[in-house]
Amino acid sequence: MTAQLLKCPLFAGIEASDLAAMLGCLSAVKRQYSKGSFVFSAGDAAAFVGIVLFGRVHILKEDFWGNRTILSEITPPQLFGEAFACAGETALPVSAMVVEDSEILMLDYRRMVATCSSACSFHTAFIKNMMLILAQRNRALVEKMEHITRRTTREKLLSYLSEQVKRQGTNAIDIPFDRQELADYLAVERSALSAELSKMRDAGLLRFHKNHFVLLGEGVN
Amino acid sequence: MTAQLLKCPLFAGIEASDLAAMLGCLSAVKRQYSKGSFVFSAGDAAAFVGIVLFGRVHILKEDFWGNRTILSEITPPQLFGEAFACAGETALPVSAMVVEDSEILMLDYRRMVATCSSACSFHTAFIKNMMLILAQRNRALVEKMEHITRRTTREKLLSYLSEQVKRQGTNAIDIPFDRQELADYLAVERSALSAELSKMRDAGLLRFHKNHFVLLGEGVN
DNA sequence: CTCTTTTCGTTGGATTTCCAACATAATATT
DNA sequence: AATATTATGTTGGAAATCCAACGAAAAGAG
Repeated sequence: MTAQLLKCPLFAGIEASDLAAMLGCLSAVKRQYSKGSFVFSAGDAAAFVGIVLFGRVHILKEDFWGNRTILSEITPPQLFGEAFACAGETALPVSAMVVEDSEILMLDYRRMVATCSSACSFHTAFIKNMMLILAQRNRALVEKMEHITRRTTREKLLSYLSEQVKRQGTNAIDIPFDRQELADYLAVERSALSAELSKMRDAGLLRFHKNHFVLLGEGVN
Repeated sequence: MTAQLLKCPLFAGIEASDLAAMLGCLSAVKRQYSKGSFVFSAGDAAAFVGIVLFGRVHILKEDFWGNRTILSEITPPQLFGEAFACAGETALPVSAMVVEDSEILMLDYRRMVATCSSACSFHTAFIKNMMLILAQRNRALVEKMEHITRRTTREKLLSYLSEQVKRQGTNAIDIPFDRQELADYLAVERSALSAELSKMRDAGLLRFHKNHFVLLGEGVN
């Protein structure tokens, strides 16, 4: 389990030799869940953060009329519930359902924020990691939000591609999505996306092949 | 300034008597900015968190073709830049422009995460606050994302209203938006929103008047 | 290489949204 | 009370998206 955990961003920079003490400090408990069971259900209090060591967990949500939606799939060594735990939710808005027999490490949230005795110096690193995770997720969400709030497919694409150009520092970029994934990410239809890309190519805005795109500004040909 | 700061969620639960020491511990610096100047510009490293004490700041972004977008408006005693600072961005994707002559308190991010000597016990409370802020913003973003990713206006509305019903624990709810704000929040046109609400009323899904909505499930009339 | 599967682009019609304009209702102002 | 202002609902045509279906190209399997 140690090797597995050290890969988890939550424990980045933690020495393997410190891990055991740390887990004790966090009241870590390892539990087995069988397929179909729930780690927590909507309405529960958010008291812990879960790390999937083996197996697979779905975070789901039901609306007023009972329609279920899968919000995300958690695979090893990802964690879940951290935003709810940190926000101190008294009633979780989602449920965590086990899709494959799983082994999950539960961390007590209260132990996470309360810096313990000086003996546990790595606690600082841990909190730093936690904040990094929250902040990065935040960044990713804001970024996606910017793209999705645009009204037309073209605007969404321009917003997304601009972002990538800036990030990669060149107007010839490779994106990490295939067409279907890009469509899902931007919340549009795949076919409509393809069609719009073609139109944009014909309009001289960009060139592309597969995952590779070249944005064309004025005079850049 | 003290009273002002104690209202900022970042300092919740901090005693007024501790504040001065704390600000020292965080290398807090107060700076004046005149209208039109920039607190930071896209491309800068993210090294601090800013708290607007007086004035008004816009967070903006420019895309590849130079189109500007206002992402958010920061008014006292809100903070900004925290997600970038915590995520350790080496190049900020946005700029912070001062819209009205402002007074801004800058906090050194590195001081925030590094728990200092035992003398600064309130540092724990501070970090807890920071995580709470990040986590809550996260929650709000995920929630909004769920609504916006729906394809039709009706689905967006049902998603949003369901959420409110769950949160408020009753199917007769008051929402904090007027029509225009709700339309902006769900990323649709105001008139289309109104039209869709009328259709849904006629279909027997709900009743509404102003900000007050009543969702109707089976047999609930 | 051949066959199968997956990915991508294209098309056309049904559906939905956008947009601008206007009517009415509610609220604020004098 | 009269008027101005703002919020909300309604409408119709233009524009965009969705959706299903299909063909071509690319990738993978045998």
